[in-house]
Amino acid sequence: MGYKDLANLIFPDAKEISYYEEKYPERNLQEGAMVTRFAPSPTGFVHIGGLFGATVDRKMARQTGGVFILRIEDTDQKREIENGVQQIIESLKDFDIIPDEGMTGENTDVGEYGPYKQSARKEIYQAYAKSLIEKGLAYPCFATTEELEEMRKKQESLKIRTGYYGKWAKYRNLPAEMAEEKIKNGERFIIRMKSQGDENRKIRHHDLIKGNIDFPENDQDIVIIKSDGLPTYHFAHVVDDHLMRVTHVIRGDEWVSSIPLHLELFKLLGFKAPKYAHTAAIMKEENGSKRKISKRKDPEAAVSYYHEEGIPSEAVVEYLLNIANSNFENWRRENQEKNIEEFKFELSKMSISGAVFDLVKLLDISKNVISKYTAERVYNDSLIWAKRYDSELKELLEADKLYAISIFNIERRNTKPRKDIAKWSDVKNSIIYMYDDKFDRMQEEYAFQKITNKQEIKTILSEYESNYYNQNDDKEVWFNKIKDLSEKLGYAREVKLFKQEPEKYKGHVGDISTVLRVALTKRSNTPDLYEIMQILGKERIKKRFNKFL
RNA sequence: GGCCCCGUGGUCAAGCGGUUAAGACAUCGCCCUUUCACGGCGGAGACAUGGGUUCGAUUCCCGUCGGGGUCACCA
Repeated sequence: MGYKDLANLIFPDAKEISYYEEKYPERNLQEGAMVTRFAPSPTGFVHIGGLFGATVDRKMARQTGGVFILRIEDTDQKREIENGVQQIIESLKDFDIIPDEGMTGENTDVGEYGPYKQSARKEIYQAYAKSLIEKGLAYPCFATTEELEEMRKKQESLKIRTGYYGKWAKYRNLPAEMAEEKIKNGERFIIRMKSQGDENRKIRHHDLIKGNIDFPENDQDIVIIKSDGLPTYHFAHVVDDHLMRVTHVIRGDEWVSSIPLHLELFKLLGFKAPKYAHTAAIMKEENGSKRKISKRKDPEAAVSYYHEEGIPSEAVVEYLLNIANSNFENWRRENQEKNIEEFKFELSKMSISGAVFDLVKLLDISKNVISKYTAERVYNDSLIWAKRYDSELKELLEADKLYAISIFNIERRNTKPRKDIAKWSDVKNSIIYMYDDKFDRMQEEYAFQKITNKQEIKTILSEYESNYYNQNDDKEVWFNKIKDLSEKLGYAREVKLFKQEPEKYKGHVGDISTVLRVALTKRSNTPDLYEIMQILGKERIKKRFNKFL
């Protein structure tokens, strides 16, 4: 009994690996084209870090005329949730990330290098595992969980490196006959790689982001096929990225410590290793210390959070690019109107250590992004958001489209447009007083500032309404009339005049304007009052004044 | 604990042996202004630390300290 027989006993039906090598040939792409992939588990959850990676993956593939693949890593059934794949695809789509190749639905895909779901590739992994067993580079291991646990404890008490390696690898040199016997007896086993590495030798890895890193060689006989017949991440990664002809593996830097292992696996299988780019994790600051942003503790870790908040995906992507390439921000400033696609992204410019996620900065970017939108776009996008997350806003917007757009147009067509909406969830609050029945039911108190005397306010309002206001006035005339009213009532018609001789006046034109503003909106801070009054119109202005009186 | 990586203002960051150490967000002040949001101008604020190397170190080397990642039949 030799390795070959053992291999046949374990995987009797596996195909020759030459079959797969021919089935998935080298890609015929232009020089320098990068084949990248995003490879999440089907948890349905897309992490902000995942989106970050996927953005980079797609960017690099696009930029070089390559291919961007979506592969699903479902070798751990525990992680799976129903419709998990579909949800991931949709989340990515929300950010305009549509893969060139790979999964397109729960069970559908496009491309010649599939299947793109690892559970459907079981026989492929087994074929390669078999080839390794045949060469004596992998073997069945019968150690039980308890046995392994015991070994670990012993290693710990001896203060030596833990793990399944060297002389600790109990089944590493088990004769094929004995293995055969155990298998025939129905003993449970898994397949391990037989490492050829030596802990005392160093290898150098060149990472496209991190630069050169030196490690000791791997000497752990890690598991490649689990007892359920599916591969571990390590093995699947190596087989898939080889067979899918991936040229650049861009992944989170929690994987850097596995590099020696992955490199060895590529070598044992006789594959050419891809280039690696390990991206730094996005961090979260919590009472003075940094940690990886976490799915469990931080709502902002989920990409869906930004959707729920109504932050345009464009803004999120811009922010991410900002963290990813520090020169993006300058590029953006110099190329305000250009599409993000035109920005030349460089892996080597990515930062080596993790950035703390800055929501305030994101919101600032978002504010700028939205300020450039037309009123129609603001209307459409906030309506899309409202349909999903805010039925009250939805009703408001749908009740009268043109009216809503006229509100969004206040100070929007200026050369310096308003920047007061950072996310769609801000919209309702910023327009609500423009709707009569909402205005009538607003709980807020009238936010009068300097002038609070009710009698004085009454005088101002009725004077203004009956003797000064005219819907047809242009802005200059309109404002001059407010100045006239101010003067008549003993207020300075210019703020400057008041500042020069404050004792001479009861106040100034700003105080009068504020009274009008507050009576009409209940708020002391609003966009341009002239435009608001234009939209409201004479009758409604009158009604609102009367309501206060 | 072993292995690996990182350490410039509150945050993101330029910088590659000689700089008044950029810029953005945040913060503060002033200006503009009928309020606010903008916009303009200005202020405060940083090279973790100790040794080397060098005519000269933020930059190169070593130690210390601090931070992070990883050590599964999870990815």
